Amino acid sequence: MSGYDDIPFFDDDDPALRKPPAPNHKTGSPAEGGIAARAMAARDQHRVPDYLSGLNPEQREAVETLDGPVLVLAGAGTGKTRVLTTRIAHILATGRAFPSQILAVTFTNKAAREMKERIGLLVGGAVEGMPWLGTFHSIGVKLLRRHAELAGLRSDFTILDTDDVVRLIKQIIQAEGLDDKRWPAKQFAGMIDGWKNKGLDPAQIPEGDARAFANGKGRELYTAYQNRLKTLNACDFGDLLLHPIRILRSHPDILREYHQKFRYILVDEYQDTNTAQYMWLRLLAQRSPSSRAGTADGEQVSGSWPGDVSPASAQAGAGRRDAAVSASQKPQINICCVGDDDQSIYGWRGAEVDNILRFEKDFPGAKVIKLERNYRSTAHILGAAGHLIAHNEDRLGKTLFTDRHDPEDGKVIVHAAWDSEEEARAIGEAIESLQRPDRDGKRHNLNDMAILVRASFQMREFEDRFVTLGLNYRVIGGPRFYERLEIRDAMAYFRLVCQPADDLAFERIVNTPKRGLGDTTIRNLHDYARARDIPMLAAAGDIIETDELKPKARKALFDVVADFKRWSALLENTPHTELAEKILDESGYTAMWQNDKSAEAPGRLDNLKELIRSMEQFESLRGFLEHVSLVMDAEQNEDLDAVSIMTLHSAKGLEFETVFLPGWEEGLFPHQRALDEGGRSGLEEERRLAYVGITRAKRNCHIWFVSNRRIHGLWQSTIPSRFLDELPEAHVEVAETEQSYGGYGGRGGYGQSRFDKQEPFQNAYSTPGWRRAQANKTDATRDNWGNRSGHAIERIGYGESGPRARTIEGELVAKSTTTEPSRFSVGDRVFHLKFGNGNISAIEGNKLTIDFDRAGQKRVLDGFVQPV
DNA sequence: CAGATTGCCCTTTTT
DNA sequence: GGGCAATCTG
Repeated sequence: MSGYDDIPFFDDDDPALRKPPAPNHKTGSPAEGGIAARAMAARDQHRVPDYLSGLNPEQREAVETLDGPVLVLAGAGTGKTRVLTTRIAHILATGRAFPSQILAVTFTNKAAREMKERIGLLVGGAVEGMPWLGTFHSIGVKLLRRHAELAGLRSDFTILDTDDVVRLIKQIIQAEGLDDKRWPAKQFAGMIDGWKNKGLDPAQIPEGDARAFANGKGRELYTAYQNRLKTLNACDFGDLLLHPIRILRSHPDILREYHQKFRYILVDEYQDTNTAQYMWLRLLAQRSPSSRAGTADGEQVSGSWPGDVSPASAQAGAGRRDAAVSASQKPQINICCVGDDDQSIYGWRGAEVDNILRFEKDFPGAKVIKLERNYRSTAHILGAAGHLIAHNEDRLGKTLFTDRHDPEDGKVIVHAAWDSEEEARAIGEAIESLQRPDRDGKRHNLNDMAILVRASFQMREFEDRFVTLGLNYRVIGGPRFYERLEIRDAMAYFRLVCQPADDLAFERIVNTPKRGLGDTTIRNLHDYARARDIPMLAAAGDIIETDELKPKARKALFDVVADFKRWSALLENTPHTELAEKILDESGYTAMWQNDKSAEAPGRLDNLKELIRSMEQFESLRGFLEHVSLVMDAEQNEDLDAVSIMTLHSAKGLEFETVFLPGWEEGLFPHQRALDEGGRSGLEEERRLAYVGITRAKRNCHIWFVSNRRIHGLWQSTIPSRFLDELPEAHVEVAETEQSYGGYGGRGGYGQSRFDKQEPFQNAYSTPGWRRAQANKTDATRDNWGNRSGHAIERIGYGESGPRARTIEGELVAKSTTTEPSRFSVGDRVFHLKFGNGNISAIEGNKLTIDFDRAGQKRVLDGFVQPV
């Protein structure tokens, strides 16, 4: 907890900042050949550290344009991180600012860590860290801890994770007397998150949103939630941004302090910022001369929020006051945002691509620098990706290029498979053969290969396959360490010791391990606490003095209260790892797992040990708790040579020699839901995802699609993704048929005519599946893309489960689909694309149970069989 | 209170 | 179909 106050604030009189301005190395040197020029060059050579020498002209411009707002549009593989870190190094090396005067924000801890490391390398470790380099959230916490009381919190507030939030909301919904089945807490948590992403207080949410939940009680519930957080002395992730925004808006003096402090602001992945983050940045970047001079005017300018979203007004104000302020104090918004609009793939969690598209308007006079020289991929890969992304309308427009033109480089290869099983098998074989040493004895490391999927359910098939092949793989982005049950339990103990008001932690562990404190006791206690408006642990302390509880429960609760009293007393003067172990032992938590004879118990004990071990590097229990709530990634075993399997989303920022992109089928990729809910912009985001996927590849990129995929347990026939048609012929080739097509149709030839004229995949489509898809194009029930399978997904999801229908229309749809007489009857003989011929043995709505001659009994949708 | 059963969801994920 | 969580039942 300590450490926040000892960061000094430097003012403009800092001697270090009065050094002569650094030479300005603009692109292009002074008149070539002249003596002066050569002398300058020599001097520069002498003065300019190595770190600038390896940069290309655009990168160098991005590094050296230190004054005024800068937007660096950095395409995939163009050296974005390098620019960012070199820019910081440059600021430091030229003495323009101290490390503590640079605010550098990233989205992930990983990115922040990487940046710190690389700056350390550049500056030679001379820099004592950068206190204000971190994620939006970690910097938010830092600000909030300093000024917590202004947000109605104590500085030791707890940060709740999503799970806690959902449990809390559930309690609130129940407390309001609402049915928590009809109004799921999880859904409401999502809504709150959405509002917070937009920077909205309960009072500011749109009326429609407020009505949409719990019979119009949305706003009340949101308010109740915020109040509850306050009494719990807790924050959710959104608050880590919103509280600081509120504080900075309503306390101009504090805002001024930060304006004076932060000379340079750098933002990574700007395309991923949401509205709240944008507001936060704008507040901090909005330096007005008066705020530096400390006049009352400054309060006016910075206090004019929220109406003042447009920086134009700040600029106008700046201009007006310029005369009154000495020239050396000319205001400067030294903000540098780095991002790539083509890689904006987080719209669904509140990111506003518009922030980056609007940058020049937001920051008049901004310098926009495009980095388009790619150092990662082959010309074919860039060509394919570039042609694909050009189909998007909402973009600033960049075209990546490379100097690398090796005739050996292969094109992007499109493969077809019969079903997902074959897809996994074929990719497995491809990986094995790549891994085998070639004639020269060289082999392709598994670490250099990745399978990037759209949705995580696709991973399973690959895992299964690789297990049978004995091929090493690692899944990136699975459940995390901190999310495990035992870790969360242990953390709840620690939290409660540090923060006795943490009712969520209390409720989690009062009866874990079992202490005979069942539902009745807890409810009792809960009501008691609520009635007196005190924390549950305190209530427990009180209630054991009364005779409200049965003796057995009373005794158990007495022990719990005594335990926590004892542990809390040890908090200040016991080494925290020791205390943590003590807590787990004395509470009986360790014993609980030792006595558990289930298969996973030993693993859980290991995890607990690991938890204690990872605590060692922290100063205190509190420090550790904060780390876990914000920095939640578990490290992977880097030593193992293994193929990576991950989603396209988690692949952003990574690169691999060889990339496999399976599942390019309509409905899956682009995902049907993105299409349904996001319309054109949803489609564009999917396309950017495809772009991200392709540009991960350095040398080889293999795209796959299948004709049949099992979705929600039902086999569905699928058609190739439209994105395949958007790839340029010049950079893509279609793989020769490697497989026989499951005994059906025989040829399955995806020949060279793939990109001929209007009808791509012509040969492939001479199958019944294709013919049916064609027929569906005239079907009134098809979706916009003639995608019957997508339509079917929707029916399974909503139509059939009548009770889930929430709207009148929904109910009508549900009724009409379930009561509609099937066009089949029991006993009919039908043909199915994958399973062949069979007889219908049962019909439920549009789901048929069919006894297939060869494949046995299966349940399939009626859309996928034809009468024979 | 534990084991059995039913119900529900099923895109992407950070902090 | 399958995984998980809430709910039921002995």
